[in-house]
Amino acid sequence: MQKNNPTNNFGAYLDRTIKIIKHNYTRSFKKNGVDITTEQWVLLDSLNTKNGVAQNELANDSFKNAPTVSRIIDLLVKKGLIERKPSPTDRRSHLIYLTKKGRNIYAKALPVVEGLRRKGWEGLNDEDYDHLLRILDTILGNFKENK
Amino acid sequence: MQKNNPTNNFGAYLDRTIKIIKHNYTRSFKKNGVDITTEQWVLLDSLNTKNGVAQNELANDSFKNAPTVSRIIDLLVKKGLIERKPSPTDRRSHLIYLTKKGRNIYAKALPVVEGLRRKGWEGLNDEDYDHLLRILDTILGNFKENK
DNA sequence: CCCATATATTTGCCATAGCAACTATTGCCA
DNA sequence: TGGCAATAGTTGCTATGGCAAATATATGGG
Repeated sequence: MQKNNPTNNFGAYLDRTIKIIKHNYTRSFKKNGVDITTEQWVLLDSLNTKNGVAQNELANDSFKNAPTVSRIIDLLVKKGLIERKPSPTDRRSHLIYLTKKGRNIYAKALPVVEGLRRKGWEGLNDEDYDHLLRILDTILGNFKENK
Repeated sequence: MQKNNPTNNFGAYLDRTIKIIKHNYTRSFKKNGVDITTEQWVLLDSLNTKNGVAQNELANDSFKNAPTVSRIIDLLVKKGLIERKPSPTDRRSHLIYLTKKGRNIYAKALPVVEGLRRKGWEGLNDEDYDHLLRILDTILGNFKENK
């Protein structure tokens, strides 16, 4: 319970780390001819696991808010990587599906992402992973609503 | 050196953590009548430590790029919290200074930020802090240029 | 069944961020 | 010293993200 003092600026460290990670994603995608952004990858990855979901579910899974997901979907539809289909049970809702082209891009991006994950984790081990997740989960829990 | 496998999605955990942290900053500033954003706070905080610096130095210190800093400075100047003064030694350069109003806002924001740091770090200790910094530094180093 | 409320999505507005191009200077070096 | 590469800053363009408001539809209670 120490380090909860004025100099414990963990937010800044997290921020700069996430920035350099995203920068590497962008650069590697470009270098490998994968024409998507990091955040577009997040949605494609989510859809590859669970296809045909409503936008709000996609938003939840990807930790984005509804307007942001709506607009990223617009871009991905424009690129032909996904499609919106009306939900058969709820006329307010659209279900999102990967297209053939989307699956192809996903297949092309996946090894790039795996390479980045390996590269980023070099010199670290399973114990570190447990530490990291435990610490981030604790921070997350501390900041959840109604606290 | 394990966990460098396809499921080691540490980027997503970092991303959602930083999002909830920034959300809490925004909300607390608003609730306490501090009319600045999280990123504006980052610059004010940097200036409080080292006043009268050039924009590129401010960019380096805050891990932002030059255009972003230029525009945040525009907003802070408009709010009267900082001012640009021509550098006496380099006519391309502006030195940035906190104004009296800026120092007042800083003084008002600081206890809010300290509260958030304490809240976020609840349940964690110095050892965790060392773990976190070591892990983030390692990831950062792995992703630095020319690697 | 009807209405009030809740939910799914979209749109507008603004802030942050990155990239590329542009201007104004500076500094170096032949 | 003349010229050219490097540097400081700004601006344009695009993407992401958050908040608030608007629309369309669903749902639950009386």
